[in-house]
Amino acid sequence: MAHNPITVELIRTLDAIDRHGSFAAAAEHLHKVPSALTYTLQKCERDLEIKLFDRSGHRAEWTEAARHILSEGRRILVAMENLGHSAQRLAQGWTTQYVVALDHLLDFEQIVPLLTRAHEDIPWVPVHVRQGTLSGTWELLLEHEADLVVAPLHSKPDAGNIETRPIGTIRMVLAVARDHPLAAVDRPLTEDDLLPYPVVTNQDTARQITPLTAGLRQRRQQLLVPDMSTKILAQKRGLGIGFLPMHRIQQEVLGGDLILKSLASNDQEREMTLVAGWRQGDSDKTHHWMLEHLELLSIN
Amino acid sequence: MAHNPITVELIRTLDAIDRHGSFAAAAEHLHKVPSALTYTLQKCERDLEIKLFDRSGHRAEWTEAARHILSEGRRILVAMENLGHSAQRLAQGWTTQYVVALDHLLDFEQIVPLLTRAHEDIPWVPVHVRQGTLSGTWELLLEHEADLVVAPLHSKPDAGNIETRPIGTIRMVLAVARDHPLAAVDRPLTEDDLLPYPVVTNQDTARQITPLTAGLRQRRQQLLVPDMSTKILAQKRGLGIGFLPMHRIQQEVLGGDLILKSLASNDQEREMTLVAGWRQGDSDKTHHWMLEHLELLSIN
DNA sequence: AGATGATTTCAAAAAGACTGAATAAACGGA
DNA sequence: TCCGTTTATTCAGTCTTTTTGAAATCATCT
Repeated sequence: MAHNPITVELIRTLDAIDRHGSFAAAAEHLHKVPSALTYTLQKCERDLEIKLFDRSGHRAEWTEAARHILSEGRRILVAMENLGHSAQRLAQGWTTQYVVALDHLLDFEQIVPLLTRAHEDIPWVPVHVRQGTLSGTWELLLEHEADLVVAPLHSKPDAGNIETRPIGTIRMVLAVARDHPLAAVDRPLTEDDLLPYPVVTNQDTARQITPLTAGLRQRRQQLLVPDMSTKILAQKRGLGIGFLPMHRIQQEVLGGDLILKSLASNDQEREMTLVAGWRQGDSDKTHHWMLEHLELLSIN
Repeated sequence: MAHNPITVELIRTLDAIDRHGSFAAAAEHLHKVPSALTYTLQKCERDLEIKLFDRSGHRAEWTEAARHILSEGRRILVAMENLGHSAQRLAQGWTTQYVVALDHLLDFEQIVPLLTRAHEDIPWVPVHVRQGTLSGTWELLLEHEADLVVAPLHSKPDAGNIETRPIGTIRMVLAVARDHPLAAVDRPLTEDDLLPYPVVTNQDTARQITPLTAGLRQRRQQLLVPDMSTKILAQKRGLGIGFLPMHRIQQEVLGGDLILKSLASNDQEREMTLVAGWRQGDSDKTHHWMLEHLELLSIN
């Protein structure tokens, strides 16, 4: 009564019977004698007060209950198998998973080489990717919802003990739609040129940290969009203007859907330093592996 | 080597230690002696070649691996527990789940009393609801994707051994939007009156059975919509005309958003018989319970 | 320092699982 | 129809694993 009558041995036994077709064959593969199986099965039948096999005929016929125990039980078996392995990995210093938070500035595409390599080298660690915008990305790190952040350095909050390593730069360019009035202006643009048009801005996904809003900040009319893909789309449709990461709009620029504009007041260098960031002190093997393979995140 | 070193006993042991704070207390609750726990833990530590507890201090400290085995292991424990129960229910003649297919003509609302009652009376059987339209609903039954169908009798296919029981009628009414030209016509409508306007029709979800299309069939311009809610919406917006189930448009009629129209040629009785249908021969306890509680599906 | 409580060690006991020979029942080919 | 073969069960005895209890170790508290 106190104990669960479904045992691992029972599931193994059912599994072997199913695989090999008869008690006798199953027993052989389990390195047991047929009567040992009978023993295991009958114990469960007694405890659970159900029939596992219909013994009226020559060969025992599966009951629905037994089939059900087998099919569900197999899942349990693999879960236990995996649990053993993941516990070993954990003891060896690996983590059970690893979460990379990508700023929306970056394309998912760019993390694929890292994911692929991780899957080859350390297949026992599932690597997940999350996306965030501006401070929101870093927030994931501080809240332990991510283990590695890839984002522009300037969005990094001062708080928290975060270590970073530069991994490249991203050029932000002012781009407008093909049919936008500014597209026709044939000279470096001034602040006054820009003033009349709404600015497309990324919404900061941060909930705790004071949100940042990057780009042409002091303007009035804003179109807040949730991520970079939407921002590119919005600007392509002429809904507003704003800075876009050059590497994500190559196609649009070549195709003429987006027109690059230069600014007269070149006060701001529009090269952003991209960094990988992590919590100071993280030192498991997964993390080390990641730091050693950061170059796979290369920004071209 | 051949056997998984993670055992149910191990998980139970870890669970008890976690619950009661010390090996000694845990042992007492497990009706064992402390050294028995030591034995279980050390066996796993030896097999898996990991440490479950850090014994350097006075009291043993959990390792990360042990915590992981416990938290994942608890899931496994409840899964095994459930498996035992569901096997017993199955042997007693209950099913592991039950799927009701509702024709889109009906509101999900109307099956709630049945679901509620099932949850009270036979909580061990999860009841699922699927929606389908016209022959598609019946198809789910024949393909064993549903165990009970609630749909208009006329849409029932001849093929297949299906038993039915009437559970009510639904009045289908011709309704047009408030600002539809027909709304202003102050007399029973003729076929010719209707001819100029597109008809909103439900798309049959059937993939195998020859699809039916209900309603004003012989007309040309059709707007095919996926379900009844969409159809009501479409007609409310004046996108077309068609018959709607009276009980689903009470609000709209009272509010004047939809106007009821009568037909001059009253050849077709627009009362539909609603039936519950099931595969002949189904005779498990779940099914019997359902048949005994069909009145909860009352159509008002 | 001594008492307390937690945990481990180890030999012996108990419980549980497995074996093997005997039995029964059903198939299948001659 | 008969006989050899295969399938599964029963049961008593054996072997393995788990559990026990007494003694030992060690850290903490008084």
